[in-house]
Amino acid sequence: MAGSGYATASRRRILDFLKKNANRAVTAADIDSHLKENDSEVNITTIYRYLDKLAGEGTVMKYVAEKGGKAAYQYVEHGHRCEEHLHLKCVGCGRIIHLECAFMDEISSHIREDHGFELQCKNSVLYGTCKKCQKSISQ
Amino acid sequence: MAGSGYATASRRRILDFLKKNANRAVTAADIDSHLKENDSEVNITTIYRYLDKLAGEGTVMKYVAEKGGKAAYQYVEHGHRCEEHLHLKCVGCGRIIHLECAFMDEISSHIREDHGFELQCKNSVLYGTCKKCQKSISQ
DNA sequence: TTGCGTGCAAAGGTTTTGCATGGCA
DNA sequence: TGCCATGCAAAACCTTTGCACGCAA
Repeated sequence: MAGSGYATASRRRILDFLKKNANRAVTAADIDSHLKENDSEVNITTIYRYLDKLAGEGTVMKYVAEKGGKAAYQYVEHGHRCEEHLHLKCVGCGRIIHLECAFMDEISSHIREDHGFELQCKNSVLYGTCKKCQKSISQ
Repeated sequence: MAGSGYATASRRRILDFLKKNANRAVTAADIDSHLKENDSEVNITTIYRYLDKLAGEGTVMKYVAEKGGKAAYQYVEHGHRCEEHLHLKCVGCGRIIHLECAFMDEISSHIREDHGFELQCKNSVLYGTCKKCQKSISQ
């Protein structure tokens, strides 16, 4: 399924980590340190190459809007049509919320009709703070 | 006005270019090549330092969501409260549209009430294609 | 004169590329 | 066997920092 190429141990470990963290976006460095902690290091080059492959296949979403210029990747659940809705990303915990609601259509209609702008959901990410992180900040 | 520090020739040239391109976001490299073309080169370090200063003052907006990890900066017209509304950025020409309309409030209310997410407009940029670029593509 | 601005060089960090080796199918 | 995946090293890329000099006020 995920991965048109060969199934290797390295790829399995990377994909496992992505799936376990399907509710948030992780960086190549996150994957690298996770694997190192588990004594199953995979070369960082390999991680980047595989992530690039997965992003090309649509298996992961790639977000390029990180502070330090760090790219973040998130596993995409089967059936999610991430090019058709916007995403909210929490600056606290990195969690991604898929804006799959009727209101989403209103947003893109308004922007198209009133601003003459054709929205491209891919790469369009709204930043902010999720409920959990709002609480932990105010505590 | 723009610039609490010394008024130098370098800074004047950088600010001039930013003002002339107030309708779009430019990168440090854009400024660099523009100045080189006009035989008035300013060291890239100086450009970065001045842009950083201007961004701190609020004279320019800094966008960190560029494809190659390149940061883009845009001159902010006096009176624009860019932290209170979202921005649309055209992937074709780099033009920025300020979403200063009543609908903007609806978006943030919906996201807050239905998704428990507090929107942070700074750094939240929606990508897409503006009217002009849609036409030039279809031609 | 004082402190800010500048340029150069070098470092920093993330990501990409070349090349030879190793491994899956 | 044939192609793909991997690791290492090095490069590319954007951006920041240290230090000495120069210039605005």
